[in-house]
Amino acid sequence: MTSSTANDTRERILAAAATVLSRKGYAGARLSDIAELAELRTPAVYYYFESREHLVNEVMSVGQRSVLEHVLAALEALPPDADALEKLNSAVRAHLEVELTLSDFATAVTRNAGQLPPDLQETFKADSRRYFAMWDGILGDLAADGVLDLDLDVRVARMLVLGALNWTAEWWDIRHGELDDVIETAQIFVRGSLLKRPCDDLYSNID
Amino acid sequence: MTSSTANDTRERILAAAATVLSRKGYAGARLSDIAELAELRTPAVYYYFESREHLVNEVMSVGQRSVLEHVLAALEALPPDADALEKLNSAVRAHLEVELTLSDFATAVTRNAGQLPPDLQETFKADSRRYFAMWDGILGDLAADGVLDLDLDVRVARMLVLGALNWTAEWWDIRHGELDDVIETAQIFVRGSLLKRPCDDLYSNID
DNA sequence: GTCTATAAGTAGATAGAC
DNA sequence: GTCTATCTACTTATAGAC
Repeated sequence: MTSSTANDTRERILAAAATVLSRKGYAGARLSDIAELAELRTPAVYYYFESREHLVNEVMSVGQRSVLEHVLAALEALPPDADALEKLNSAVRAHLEVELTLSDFATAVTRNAGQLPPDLQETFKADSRRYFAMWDGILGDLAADGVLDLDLDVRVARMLVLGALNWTAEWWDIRHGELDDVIETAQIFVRGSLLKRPCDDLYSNID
Repeated sequence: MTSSTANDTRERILAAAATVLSRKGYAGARLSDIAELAELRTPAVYYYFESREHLVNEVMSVGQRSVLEHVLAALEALPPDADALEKLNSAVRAHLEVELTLSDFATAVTRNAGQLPPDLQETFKADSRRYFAMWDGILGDLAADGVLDLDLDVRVARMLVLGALNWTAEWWDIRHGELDDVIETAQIFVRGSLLKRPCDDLYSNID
């Protein structure tokens, strides 16, 4: 079918746009660079996308939403009786999986999020708020389980976690080790950063 | 003196460039936007800077180096017998102080670091390596003091810390609370993420 | 579907007055 | 030192052939 081929070309342009966007930025990503990477001429892009802006915006929203969707799916796949710590580990893993496998989309989004035109900013912020709320839910569960370090400002801590995770797309590549190794260290790291020291329990049990 | 006024204007253009860069990106920062924010006309910029590229590059290198310099100064200000944990707290505080007080420079750098022209990339990477090495020194001291969580991949952990800290410039403003509160949570957060659980010591002492 | 040729608009940079 | 006027180069987008 021609539609299958056409769709492949569309996806190829989208992926090329993500790569160029992550390297040149929202304003610097030239249609000619994207076309060259997708192995066709500039005007051919207009067969698939209405304008440069539509193409670029699609990269941003695909990249941004895929994180939210992938993490939500991972949480829903957990058994209903999963505790807060399992949710935390699962969310860290899922976030890094999308972030690093779709890393051109991820870096395109993180580097250019603050540079979006006003209308897209709205959509972006709405999605961000939903994502933050999901993490606040996990932190809330940790608190309910009595394992959250109560010396932390919760909203600040949530942003520090997301910063550590989002930033991976800026530096990680396969030379830094297997994806699973990064995920494992990140899980230990985040767990340590949020959880109260087990010996606090020990002390409080002693009282 | 005229040279004092001239210098003020130069600084004003530089600050305006940082702001515009952080919002529009490396390629999107128009000289006309920068000039408007600095309250003069575009050609006046050429009296102080050789070209758009020179101006933009100066913002990037000032922003990037100031973090390194400020943190080094903070570490050198510590008493010679300071232990690894004091160094860690001091580095976290110093990093956030520059990052958040110079936040337009900071976000300009973090958002556009990967989008620099090749020659600046070299300088940038060299400075980054020095900064990473400094943090590796702190982590090494923690390990030497026997308090580092040995389950962590050290290089990955270092990048997670820097991600958490760098990312603050993306979300923090005064509405998220006082700078000192952010610093305090970040110190607890980073300490928890890197240090082995005190009760591990407890257990090992029991053995 | 993809191309070549080209129109229309914009941004960096320079010339020269004040 | 800063301005107005202008040149040049580049990029998006369209027209129309194949």
